[in-house]
Amino acid sequence: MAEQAQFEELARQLSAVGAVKRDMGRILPPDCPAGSAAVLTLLGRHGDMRMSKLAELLAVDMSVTSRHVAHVAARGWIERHPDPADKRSRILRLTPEGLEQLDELSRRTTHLLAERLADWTDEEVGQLIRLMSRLRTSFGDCRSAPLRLPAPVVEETTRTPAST
Amino acid sequence: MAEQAQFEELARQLSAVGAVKRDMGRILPPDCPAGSAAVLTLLGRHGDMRMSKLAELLAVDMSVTSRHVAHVAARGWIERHPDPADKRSRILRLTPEGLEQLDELSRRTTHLLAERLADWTDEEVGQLIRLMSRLRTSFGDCRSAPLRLPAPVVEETTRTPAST
DNA sequence: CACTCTTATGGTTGCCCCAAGCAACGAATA
DNA sequence: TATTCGTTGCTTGGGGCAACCATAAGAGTG
Repeated sequence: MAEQAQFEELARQLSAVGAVKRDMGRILPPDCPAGSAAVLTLLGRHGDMRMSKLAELLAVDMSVTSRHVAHVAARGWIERHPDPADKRSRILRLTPEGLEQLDELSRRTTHLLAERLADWTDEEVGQLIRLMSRLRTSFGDCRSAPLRLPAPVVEETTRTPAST
Repeated sequence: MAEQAQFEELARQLSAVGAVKRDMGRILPPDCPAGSAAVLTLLGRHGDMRMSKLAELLAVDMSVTSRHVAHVAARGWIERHPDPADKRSRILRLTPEGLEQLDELSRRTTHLLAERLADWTDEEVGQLIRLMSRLRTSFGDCRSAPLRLPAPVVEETTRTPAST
């Protein structure tokens, strides 16, 4: 178990790492914001899938996923085939143009990171990846965990855990 | 130097870590969104400072910082004292209410992380912190703090020891 | 067994909030 | 006068919730 000071520092670093994300977003091709890029990347990595699966991988709400997908589909980078097994669902698949786009994305990202992380060793990068991945896992399944607060000092009107 | 596949994976993890941030944001007290929390935290940790310094620490644009600060000041959590040495600048300082709020923040964050990271060791957390910190450094402030100017004269009001 | 009626699930859309950047500006410095 | 600190207006991206539609999956009932 880690100590308290570290927790706060971790929170700090997490909030500050947004700058890195934004920096990477700055090199994205036109018409391809971060959300779209993530969709393409995940489709490229995991192959065809349905929205719900994609939403889970993106770790965002279905509605958000839906919009990202719509954006990407509107540009012809993916197709939405009706799922033969379930007519309400649609299977997402990269198009050749999508692959091209993905390739361009990959190229830019790699280039940027190669520049920025020039002095990082393979191992260090791997370690960071592992730790972030584990962090996500640790937080991951808490979509249902009620995160009970210890007697708050201020009255709290925090969002009800929903799921009504 | 790391290899390409890792770069893409790192990009993925970075984009996915947003879920963790959002999850933490979900437990914030009312009227205190993440931006405000960050302001309070940084003021608590580094003491009084001016906007520009805060913006640098937050790694965001001055305009964003200004709004966060305005929000926080409007709730009485900080005060903006005129800088005697530079009348266009203002020194930010936590008020007692701000300290309370910060305390509450700290409590909630710590509690959440203690729950989520129950099976993390002290060392693992420290490693993640170090790596993320280094990541930020590598991306360095290629935009937010290129100010290692050979300033012949350093102003005394803003000079902070070793903000590495 | 077939045919409803009810409930659950996959996705979409509308409306909202937060965060961030840029640009233009006013005020004070240098 | 030219710069710098900070504020404000405007825009964009991203995310959530709730309401909604369509389909699926059960639960009864004849």
